[in-house]
Amino acid sequence: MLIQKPKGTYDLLPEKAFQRTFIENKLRDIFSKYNYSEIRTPTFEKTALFKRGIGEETDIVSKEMYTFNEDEFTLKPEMTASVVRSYLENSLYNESPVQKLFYISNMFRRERPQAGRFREFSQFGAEVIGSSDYLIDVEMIMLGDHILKAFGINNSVVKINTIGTLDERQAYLIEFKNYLSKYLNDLSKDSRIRFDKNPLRILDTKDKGDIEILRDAPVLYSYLRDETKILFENVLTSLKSLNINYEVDYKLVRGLDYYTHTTFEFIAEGLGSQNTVIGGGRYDVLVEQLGGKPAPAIGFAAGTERLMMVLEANKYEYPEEEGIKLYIATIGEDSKFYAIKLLNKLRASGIKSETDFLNRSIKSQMREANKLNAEYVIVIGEEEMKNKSGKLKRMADGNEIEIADIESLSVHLLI
RNA sequence: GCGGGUAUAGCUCAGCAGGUAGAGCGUCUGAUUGUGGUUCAGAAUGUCACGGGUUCGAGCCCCGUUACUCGCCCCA
Repeated sequence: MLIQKPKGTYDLLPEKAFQRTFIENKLRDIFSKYNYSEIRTPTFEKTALFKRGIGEETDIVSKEMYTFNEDEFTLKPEMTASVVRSYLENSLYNESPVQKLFYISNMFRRERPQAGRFREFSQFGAEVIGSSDYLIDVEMIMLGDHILKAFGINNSVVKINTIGTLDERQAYLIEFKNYLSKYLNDLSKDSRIRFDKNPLRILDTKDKGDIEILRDAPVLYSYLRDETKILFENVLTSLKSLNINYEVDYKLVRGLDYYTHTTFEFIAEGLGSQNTVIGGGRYDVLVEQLGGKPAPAIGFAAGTERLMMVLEANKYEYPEEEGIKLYIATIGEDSKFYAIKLLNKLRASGIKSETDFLNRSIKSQMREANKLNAEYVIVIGEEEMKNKSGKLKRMADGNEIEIADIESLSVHLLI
């Protein structure tokens, strides 16, 4: 039996790998225009970082982490906690009071794989630490919008909400739980569990009975202070004037404990049921929670595979990988050695070139050259080696150019 | 953790009333002596997922296992 890849992982074969690299380069380019700098952190961290950063009761931490070495380490299931850890550990706040960072990296979660969801998957994202300006929220969403549009995705919607500060939520939750306690026996099993562990999450239940019960429940928004509401309204007004297509969704809560104020999700078509391509929000208390001097922050994360799936659905046209400039066809052992020396020169001067390594017939070598999309072919045999001259064939039209001196072949190819 | 679907050549799939396997694509070779793309000719490759059962005989029927896949939950 052949050994197979672990469940929920995948191989990126050359064609797809090329596309993936293209996407990553394009993302780097966009992030750079917004003045975000790349950050890379370890693939695994101390388990405690995620427990404290993301929240013990979240699904991610409670049942989806790849933990090893007696619970000491965990493969990172997301990046925000790591970025904040690195920010604190390296005192980045001393370099500049506002840090704008981005990342592209693989994450690991032990979930049942399905369309758009893997156990090892790639996320790219951005984090801004040090500013509570609502315009940073706006820039974040602008950036997400820009990225999707840069890939030709014009039909996405941003769902947006505010979940206020911890204090505001605390006040709300007392009333909310008070209300729910009357219906405790009618709630779904999931919601009953959340009632104690994470009551806010009950808001985005999918259970029909729960939704019915929630109809008359107190609304979080009305428990928010005026300044919180104004912050949110400012964000919305800005988005409107920027022509960004948003939709306020008061039930948008999100699953991670560290969120405060603005939360948002970009929804895209072509993803089946995993239709969130970008998700994010403010996390003004996380830095402090992880032991740092309090600093407001906001970020988003996006699924690279999901982005690629949307592109697939949209029939996005990736650029073709560049073909080779020259294929050297050879006849016999001597010419093969001659060819490899020639290749050494050509490649050194930046020419993408190739030759045969299977001792194949000229016909087969020509076929190979064609398959490799070679722009030119030159055949090296006795004659050519003796006279140091030959014919350079242009594959597109079959025309041949006389080459007086093979040694200076690159002159013809670099035009 | 729970539910559905699928499992035949590298890929996409066909196969039938149960008689030990096929197509297209791809790959490779050749169509006179050293020249591609089109065309033509030919070739290779399968323990028909695995284990058991029924049967004279199973890719096809039954049971189990595993893998993959889609959905629920949750998330990117």
